[in-house]
Amino acid sequence: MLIRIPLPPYFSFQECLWFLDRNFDDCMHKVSKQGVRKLLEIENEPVLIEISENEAGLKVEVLFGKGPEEPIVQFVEEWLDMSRNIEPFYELLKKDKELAYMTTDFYGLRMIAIPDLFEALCWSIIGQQINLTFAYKLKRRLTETYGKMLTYEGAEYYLFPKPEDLMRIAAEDLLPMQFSGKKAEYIIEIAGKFANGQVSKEILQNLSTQEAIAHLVKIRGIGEWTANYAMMKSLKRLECITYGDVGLYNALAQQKGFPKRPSKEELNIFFAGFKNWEAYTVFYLWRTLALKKQ
DNA sequence: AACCAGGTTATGC
DNA sequence: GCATAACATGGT
Repeated sequence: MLIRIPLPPYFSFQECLWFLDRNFDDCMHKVSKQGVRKLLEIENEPVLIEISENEAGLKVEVLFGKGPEEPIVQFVEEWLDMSRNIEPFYELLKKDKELAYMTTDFYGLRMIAIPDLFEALCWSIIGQQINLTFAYKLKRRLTETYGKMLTYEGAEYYLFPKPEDLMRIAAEDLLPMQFSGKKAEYIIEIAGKFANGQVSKEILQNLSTQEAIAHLVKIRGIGEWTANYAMMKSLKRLECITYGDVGLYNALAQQKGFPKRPSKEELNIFFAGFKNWEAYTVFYLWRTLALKKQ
């Protein structure tokens, strides 16, 4: 099956692809010259898709499985944030002397989402306080052990583990994968809360951003940074700011001459210039962290 | 060879 | 309330 999705304005598939392929070994998708392959679950059945680009726009090919077209299109549009008009964000960027270059250098980059809230929370807990290379290794070990796998053309594609897959394991089971004892506990506890319905994307969707964050930070392992990260990457609440984020601070220091540890007030003053686009601003600032590496 | 990574909790004052 | 240690290991 072949699905075509027209490209929205201010969208660059290549920029999105760059993000998906930036120097890390992400087990949730595979990037090749043609595009990106990712395993989805549609109506409880595995569906492997390949997203590429041609003159007509985005081309989504279903390589394995079948299912209705709509949820596949919906996933792609949500994942690559295709349904958003980001022109207002670019207008704000242009007003910032130091950041205006992003509208051309990162033209069309979209905030790549993690639609599955459970995955987003687990991933942000895994990534706390450790370098991303190590974080991606931990995610891979967890996923390869507890996630569903599909083999296609000799390559393995994974779904992130479900809460039900993780709620009954013991923290000790994750220690050989080099999880810290605490991270193992947090992830298993959160799996239980998802499984019994205490936490879900639906619940948070019906709350204001501030209420949802308050709900999340009550959970062990989720602090202010994690709650904001999940709200931004999964629920796509664009007013979220990852306070306490070292990567954000480094980028602000390099790009804007900020202090190494800016206060919340300093951050709020800066982000006031990007009202309703705070999360996009954070995402574009993260993008700058790769500039010197390549 | 220290010191820092896309932080958070537990503990002590 | 606020400061500090512990976490587990890779990168620089």
